Amino acid sequence: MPEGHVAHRLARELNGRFSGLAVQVTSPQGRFAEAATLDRTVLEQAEAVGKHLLVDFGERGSVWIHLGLIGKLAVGPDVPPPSPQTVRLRIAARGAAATLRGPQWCRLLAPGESLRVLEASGPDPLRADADPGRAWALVRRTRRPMAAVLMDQRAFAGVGNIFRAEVLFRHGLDPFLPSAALPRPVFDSVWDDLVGLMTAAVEVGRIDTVDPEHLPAVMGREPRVDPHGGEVYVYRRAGQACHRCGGPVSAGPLAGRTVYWCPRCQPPGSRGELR
DNA sequence: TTAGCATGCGTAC
DNA sequence: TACGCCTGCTAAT
Repeated sequence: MPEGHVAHRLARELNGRFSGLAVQVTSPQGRFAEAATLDRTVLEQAEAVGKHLLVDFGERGSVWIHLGLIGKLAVGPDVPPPSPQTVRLRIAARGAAATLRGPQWCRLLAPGESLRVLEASGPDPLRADADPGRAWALVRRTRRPMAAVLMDQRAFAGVGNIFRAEVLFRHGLDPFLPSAALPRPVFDSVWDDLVGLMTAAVEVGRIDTVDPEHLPAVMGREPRVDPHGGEVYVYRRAGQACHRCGGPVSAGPLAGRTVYWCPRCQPPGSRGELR
């Protein structure tokens, strides 16, 4: 259930545990037959772009992983995995193991093909080589709602349903605003905010978006049962009190997913404010 | 025990 | 826009 920060965090963990080592590669579930090709070869390095994870095995190619909505990659001590029938891919060396379950896909790419994955991705706020100008070019030429464009991986690679709702709230932006109506300074502020929020999420391993001045409101509210971890303004808080104005948080479908917003802080037609 | 939902995306209509 | 897919957890029956 990851947004881009999870992919980047996993790349970092894989590099820390396995980079430069000859690793055991298996598919206990049997649905990644190419595992045998990679077994006992050197894992060169792992890299993330957007929500994609690329694990480079040099001349043998790269494993291209996308976790999708429900996939998980757990990295930890090398112990026999429970329910191995759901383990698509397992990488192990020196007492550590990475266990992949339920990915959207897990494919072996020929050497060089991973470059195409990198090139096909939109700019990723978590990568130093990201060009926000490409995101702006897409934003300014469509009338799709801003909340839809924020989920478009060609524009904002790595942004998912949590980051989109939160960054819209933090800028007082109407989720339904046609993206072409977004002022350039607000776009710049949104991009910079994503860089900051997502970078922090990679470090901490969860998504926190609430500013310190609103934390008292967070602490005073009802306990949250949703397991996504961090402290957020609106994501999955429909009907609860907005941490800023106290009004009820709204929810509704947009581009096939549920978007959350505060109608008072993000009124219809609002073109947002700088942060 | 079953149904529904979830930080996602590809395909078919 | 609707649906299928991958898995695990929770709420409803």
